[in-house]
Amino acid sequence: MTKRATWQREAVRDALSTSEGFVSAQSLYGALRESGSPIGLATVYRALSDLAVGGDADSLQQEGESLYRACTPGSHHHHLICRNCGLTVEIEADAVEAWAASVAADHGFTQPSHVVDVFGLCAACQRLG
Amino acid sequence: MTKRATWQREAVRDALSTSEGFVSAQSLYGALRESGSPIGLATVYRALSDLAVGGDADSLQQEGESLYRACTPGSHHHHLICRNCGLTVEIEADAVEAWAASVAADHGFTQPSHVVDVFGLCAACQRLG
DNA sequence: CCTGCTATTGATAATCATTCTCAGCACGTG
DNA sequence: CACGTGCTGAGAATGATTATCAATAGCAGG
Ligand SMILES: [Zn+2]
Ligand SMILES: [Zn+2]
Ligand SMILES: [Zn+2]
Ligand SMILES: [Zn+2]
Repeated sequence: MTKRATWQREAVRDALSTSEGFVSAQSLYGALRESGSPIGLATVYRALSDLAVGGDADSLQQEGESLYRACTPGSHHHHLICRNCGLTVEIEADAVEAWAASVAADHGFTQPSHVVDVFGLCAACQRLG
Repeated sequence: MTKRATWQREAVRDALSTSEGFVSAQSLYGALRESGSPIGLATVYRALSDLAVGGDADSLQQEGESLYRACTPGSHHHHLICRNCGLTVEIEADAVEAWAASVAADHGFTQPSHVVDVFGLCAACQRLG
């Protein structure tokens, strides 16, 4: 018997999918409490971790904290992220995948994985100066 | 009057350059104390931060902590890192640089930057199975 | 070689995100 | 509906990093 369904897990999943870009566990917890949910902080951390492991969310580390985002399940992709407002665009690039794999192989490394993120200022944030 | 020269900063620079791969501030501090240096922990953190800002060291976040490595100054490059022993190989890939820049531009993002790291198991660590 | 100004240092406390603990609760099966 | 076990959450614990702040030590001038 593994992974029971609880309203807490669904609440986290929903809150995550209504976010535009990447959010931290802390801010997601804050948003949930704001909206009246009595969910606990530890539970938010556990739910996000589970979503990431299960492939329903992507995560990245920024300034010492983990950020999460609901992503199209089952597809490997990367992100273009506005470093001001967090707006995120999913990116697919087979060329980069192939490059990463060949770089590892060329140096005798096995079980390759990679971290690829592109940051910038989105059009909207540029206008705000 | 900025950035005075102290033996502490040099000690950190030296310790970093004698390390094979990426190391944490904590472990570098430990190594320095092991070798008899009376340097303080806060100073190690400050020195590493300065080196990274000055372009003499690269850093990456792994499992919630910052890792540092002495790198060839002034040259933009990425890393292939053994996730077991930390062995690191510097890699240059103009194709990836161009890809990152064009992806940002295509979506109207300016001031692009990127994080690209490849991980794997090095030949030596594979044998240890 | 002295002097003064000020950046730097380091022991310690303070932050902050994340994880652990564990008693009480609730999902899902029968 | 009853039971067994996974799940929850308040609070403590952990661990990395940063802030404090008095004492120290580069370094430019004289
Ligand atoms: Zn933006
Ligand atoms: Zn990829
Ligand atoms: Zn290795
Ligand atoms: Zn690059």
